[in-house]
Amino acid sequence: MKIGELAKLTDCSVQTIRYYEKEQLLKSPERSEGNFRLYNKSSLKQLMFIKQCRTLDLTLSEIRQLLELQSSPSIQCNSVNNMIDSHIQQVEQRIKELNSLKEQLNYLSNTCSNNGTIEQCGILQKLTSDVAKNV
Amino acid sequence: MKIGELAKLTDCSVQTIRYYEKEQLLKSPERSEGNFRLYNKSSLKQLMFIKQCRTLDLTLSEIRQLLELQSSPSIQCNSVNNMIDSHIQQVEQRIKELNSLKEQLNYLSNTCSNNGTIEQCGILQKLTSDVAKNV
DNA sequence: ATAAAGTCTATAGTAACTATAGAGTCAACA
DNA sequence: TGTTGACTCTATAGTTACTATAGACTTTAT
Repeated sequence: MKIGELAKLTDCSVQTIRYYEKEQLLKSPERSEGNFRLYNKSSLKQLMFIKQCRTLDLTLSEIRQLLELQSSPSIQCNSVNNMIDSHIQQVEQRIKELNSLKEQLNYLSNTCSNNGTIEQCGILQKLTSDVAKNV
Repeated sequence: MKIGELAKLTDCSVQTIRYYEKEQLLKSPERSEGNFRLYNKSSLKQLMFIKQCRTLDLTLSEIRQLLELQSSPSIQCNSVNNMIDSHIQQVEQRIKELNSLKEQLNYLSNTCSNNGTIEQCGILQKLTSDVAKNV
């Protein structure tokens, strides 16, 4: 199949597929006489694996590592587990940050009556006074 | 004060300060005879305001808007409130996504006994079978 | 035969910085 | 006075994971 069909099947853009090839996540496929990329079912599986990993927010570099590990089936798998575990920690950390962010933003939002002028706006006042506090 | 001192006081890097100037978040300060930037207390306040907004994950473009609004004290402040509220929604959305991500990652992590080979690794098997399922 | 749709490569843009090179400035010390 | 070292200057490139564009070529359909 040509790149457009692969793109449709995987819900990836054509450019993204070419980008993954350039980044060595997908190996360069054969070409047609007219120099078009020709993919097979194995490319499709590989690309879907990559997409699956991306939905878990794994970086391209991590995915590259996973792909390399997959091709050495008899070595220890600790590194796979470590990668996932450290990812979980990062996600948890980010959730904490965002929760605290949300609280602050809600607090800010409540200080604005929403029908006054900029001068009276509690949000800007709060942002400014926080600055003063820190100085 | 020179840029290095401002950087220390605000815990910003020197490059970041110059970057904010280029992006019109800080106005270009006066220069010394030797062409060094010279800042005053007002620059310091402005930069701390920016930092405060950045800790709330406001984008530079949003901060630029806030700064512009601040210089028109008598107009309505709805836009400030709307910006913050839409930000809150984005944050909430992202928290939801990350929580679902965390669940999936935990599930994956539990499928790995951590003392086998790549071939036996539950994580990779799971990632691969999810792919198959989607095909 | 021609038009439309798809594909090709190469390049630039995105956000918010960070890092580097190469040159100039300034204060202190010998 | 000369020189060292710390600081600053501009301009440019790199980061991540794409997205968008230009200009040329190939294929398909009418």
